Amino acid sequence: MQDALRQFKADIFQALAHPTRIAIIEVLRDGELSAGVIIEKLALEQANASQHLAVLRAKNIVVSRREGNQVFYTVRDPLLIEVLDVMRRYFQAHVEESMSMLKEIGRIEKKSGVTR
Amino acid sequence: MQDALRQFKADIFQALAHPTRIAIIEVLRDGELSAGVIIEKLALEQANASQHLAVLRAKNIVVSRREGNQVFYTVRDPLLIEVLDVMRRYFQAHVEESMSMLKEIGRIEKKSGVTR
DNA sequence: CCATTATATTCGATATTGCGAATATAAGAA
DNA sequence: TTCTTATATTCGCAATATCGAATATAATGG
Repeated sequence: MQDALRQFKADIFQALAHPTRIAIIEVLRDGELSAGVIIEKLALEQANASQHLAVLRAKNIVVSRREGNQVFYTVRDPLLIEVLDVMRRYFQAHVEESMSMLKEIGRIEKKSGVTR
Repeated sequence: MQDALRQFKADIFQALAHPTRIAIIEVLRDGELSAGVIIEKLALEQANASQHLAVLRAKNIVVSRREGNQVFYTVRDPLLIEVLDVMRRYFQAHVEESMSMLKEIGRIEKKSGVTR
């Protein structure tokens, strides 16, 4: 039972556990976008994008709304954006020390002041 | 590059994307515990627990300290506990509506007032 | 040294995930 | 209806994750 709750959380994390899906959520941060625009902004394969959107839909992380030809997506709950924000702080606190692969990037990020 | 940051976040989420690992982090919420105590508290197979601990170690989510015979684990950064807290709020906001499988549990939780 | 306790790693089987190619569906436009 | 545009689903295939059994390592006691 406790277990079911943990399974639920694990499922949400699983749904977030892919760079493309994180990118989708980040790009939806400021509101609704059509699938097409998401694909364009992130330079994704159409099928691939649709599969990732399906994962996010399955976990109710995003909701979709059809308008004629296109489908618009929104992040259902800003709490998830908050999770990503905490993760960004976590990232900033630990990249340099922990991920040697990212040290160079960390420096670039610092200079330009951008860390999404 | 942006991509590398997202990969980093995705890796952390991936590490959290298992009920057992979430349970481990929750049980470490109030401080250090030995592997043995974790195994006991969560009723895990020894090998399985060790594998999950290895995943958490690999992502630097927990740190370990050897003391004689045993190894003690701690969650390295309270930010992660904060993430789990936000997730709990998320969970409370959406279980009843979204996961029919969990509705019954939701009611039990409400009665007993526990939601971890 | 050998035995014991605590923990970690390896192995092999099974399950899940991610990808792109191909195909399907849905809603107009002609 | 047929064509086009937008999006979703299906189908292999390769890569990854999870499990428990078995084995390895590390520290300590006798």
